[in-house]
Amino acid sequence: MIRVAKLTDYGIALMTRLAQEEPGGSITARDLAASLGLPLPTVSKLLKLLARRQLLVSQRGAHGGYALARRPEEITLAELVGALEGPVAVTECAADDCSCELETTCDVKDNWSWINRQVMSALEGVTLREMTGSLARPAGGKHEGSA
Amino acid sequence: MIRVAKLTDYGIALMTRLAQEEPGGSITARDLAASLGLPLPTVSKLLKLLARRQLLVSQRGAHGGYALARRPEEITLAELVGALEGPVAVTECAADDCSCELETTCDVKDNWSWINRQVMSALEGVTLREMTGSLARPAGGKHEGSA
DNA sequence: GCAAACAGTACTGATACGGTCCAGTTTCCG
DNA sequence: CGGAAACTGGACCGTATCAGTACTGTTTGC
Repeated sequence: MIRVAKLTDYGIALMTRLAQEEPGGSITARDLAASLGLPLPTVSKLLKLLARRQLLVSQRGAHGGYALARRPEEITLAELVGALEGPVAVTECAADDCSCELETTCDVKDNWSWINRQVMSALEGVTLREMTGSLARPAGGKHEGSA
Repeated sequence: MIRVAKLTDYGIALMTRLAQEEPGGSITARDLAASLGLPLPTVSKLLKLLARRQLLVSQRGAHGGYALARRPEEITLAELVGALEGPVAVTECAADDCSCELETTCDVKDNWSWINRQVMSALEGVTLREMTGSLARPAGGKHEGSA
């Protein structure tokens, strides 16, 4: 379905929640889980992963918690998706090394790469800051009456 | 990984192969399978699905086969992906009805919808004709034409 | 020293994907 | 008229990935 995993969705929700805090403000995994209505173990797993990917900083021990490693406007959705589920590749052929044996498919490999870049651009065009704000129309500006 | 299913990839390869035929030319499932090096049952299943979705026309009986229902330039990748794996929805919230109970996620629902449209646009910008050609830069249009 | 909170790993169950097979129907050709 | 070729429709199954959970360890603050 050209869809990100549910956990990725959760992860972005967590990051968005953290981006709403004042700069440097940290929240515990427990509070985050309660805030979003998600099970604590799942939230904890995601936060640990994001911390390892340098997108969050963690403070251990009592009164610990998680905080954004950078400012919200410095973190794009492309980074989050990449951290949570690896490089964006719409097809296998769009990945770094194409080892497919379908000659016809490989014929269109460049086209898939182009499509892949379009998707990446869409994700890079949205930062956490924009996710916390009311709405995001970062690059396009106007929307022309979508269906 | 924001990736289409492998079967979708196959399906697009099949359609691309058919688009290389002369207009109205049909190919049997068996020949298509041999041409792309894919198992016949898998190819057959995809072709049947595509025919039901009005993207292919089938001719039964001896000397039957499949042919494009429309001209290659009239068929976009967005249609193919939609036919093979349902509506494009990067997240569950980007679908028609969002029944998620995550208030924070729902806060960013409009943003996801925007991202979703970006992805759709990328897929709508490429037709089968361009897949058969050497290269596609359909929307950007900033450089020379295809070879 | 104890409690709070993060860190790491391992396990399990559900779901969807990928692939295969079979029986049926239609059409052409001999 | 009969058989072969080719599409049609549905069912089935193994596997991989995902989502969720649990347990144990380490660090920090009071």
